[in-house]
Amino acid sequence: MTAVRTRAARGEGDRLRDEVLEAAEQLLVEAGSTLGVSMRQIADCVGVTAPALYLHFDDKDELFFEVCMRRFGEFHEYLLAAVDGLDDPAERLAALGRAYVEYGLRHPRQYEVLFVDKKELAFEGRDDIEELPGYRAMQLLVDTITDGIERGVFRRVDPWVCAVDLWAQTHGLVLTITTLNEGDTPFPPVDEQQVIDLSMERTLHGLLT
Amino acid sequence: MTAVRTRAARGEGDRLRDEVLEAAEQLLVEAGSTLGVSMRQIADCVGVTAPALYLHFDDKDELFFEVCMRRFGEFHEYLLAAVDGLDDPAERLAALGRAYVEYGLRHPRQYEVLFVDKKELAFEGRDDIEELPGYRAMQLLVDTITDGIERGVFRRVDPWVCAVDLWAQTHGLVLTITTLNEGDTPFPPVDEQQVIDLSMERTLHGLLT
DNA sequence: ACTGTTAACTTAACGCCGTTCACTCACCCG
DNA sequence: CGGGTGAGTGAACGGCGTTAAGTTAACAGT
Repeated sequence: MTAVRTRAARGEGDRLRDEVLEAAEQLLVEAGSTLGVSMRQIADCVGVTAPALYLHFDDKDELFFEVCMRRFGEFHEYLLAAVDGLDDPAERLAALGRAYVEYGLRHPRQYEVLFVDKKELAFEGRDDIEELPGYRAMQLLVDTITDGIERGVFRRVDPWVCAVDLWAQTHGLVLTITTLNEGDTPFPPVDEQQVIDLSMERTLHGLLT
Repeated sequence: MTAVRTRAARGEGDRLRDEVLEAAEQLLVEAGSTLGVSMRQIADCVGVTAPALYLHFDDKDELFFEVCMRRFGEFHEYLLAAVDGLDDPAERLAALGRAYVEYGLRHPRQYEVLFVDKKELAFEGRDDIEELPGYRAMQLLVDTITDGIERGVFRRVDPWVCAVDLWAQTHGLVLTITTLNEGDTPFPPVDEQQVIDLSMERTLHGLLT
């Protein structure tokens, strides 16, 4: 790579910041994990030396966290859009699950960084907890379940317990389907849509009154 | 730590091997991930220098893979024992799920190494694929589902697709419950048993004819 | 046009990592 | 009691994330 760069002008220090995030994401997708991408590689890729990155990011973790937050910043909006216009809680729940899995499968590397590798980084000491991809999604899930129960559509379950269960299921689907369909697995690949369809169908059958 | 060690006698090179595995597991559990444990730490812990480890293990990955395989070597037997004596496919399926989650929650760090971090290491180039913790568990799952369908207890679903779905659910449960109940999460903790109970109940309701 | 200031970088280095290679022990067999 | 060899050491390599100090170039003010 080793791009040639002209030094940024006085007020334009943030130009580098953007280029770094872009290069880092590309390298992350290629390498498969943040461990396979070094600060020196990223710097090299944008035509700069490694210490220059620390003018814009505290450390490597923060850099990659921001890379992935860019992709998942619109996550909550995507989920909201998926249930928009749907009134029936069952339909809303299924749409929510589908959208969640779909979004995760579309950017598996970024999903893993945010929801597996660096989840603790996402939690600790953040003032904008609500901005985390998962936090609002979870609220949405709990609300939908509660609504369904109040309207007599769902059985009387503990909404928080049920939300954790459903989260676990969709989270597991993203990770499992990704693993099965891209790695050198001893298992056969699986049709994404079939699994998702079955999963949502099972979920509803298990919850409806 | 820095244990004092007397050099092993002629035939007893394997003594070190055992001590290393034990120390590595302890350090893994303390540190929370293999990244937080260095070869030098492990060596120091058993009173030896780092290169000595390479007399017994190819590299760090293999070392930790073996650490975790020791814990999960009996995984399949544990699952078998859980369904032993149960005839009804529904009961068997629920017992299988419970046992899986229970085992994962009991050794979360080792579970993560085997089923998340080093899963690719587990797959590629192994001649003993069947010995992998997950492989036989998956077979057991598919068999149980198939049996249930043939006996008219379960709805007619694709056994492989359904197995992937159920795997995803239990896998997700292990990871999610572990995260919620040990980390500094913005979410409240959750009662393990309640989630597992609800999950298994939902699963059966969704599958039974 | 010149100069001083300062934002935007570079160079050099630190300590740690996984891993390799050459070497030295100390035990056991004959 | 000597030779062979299995068990382990010491030093080093290249790479990593990160820091501290130095350098360069764009601008504001005169």
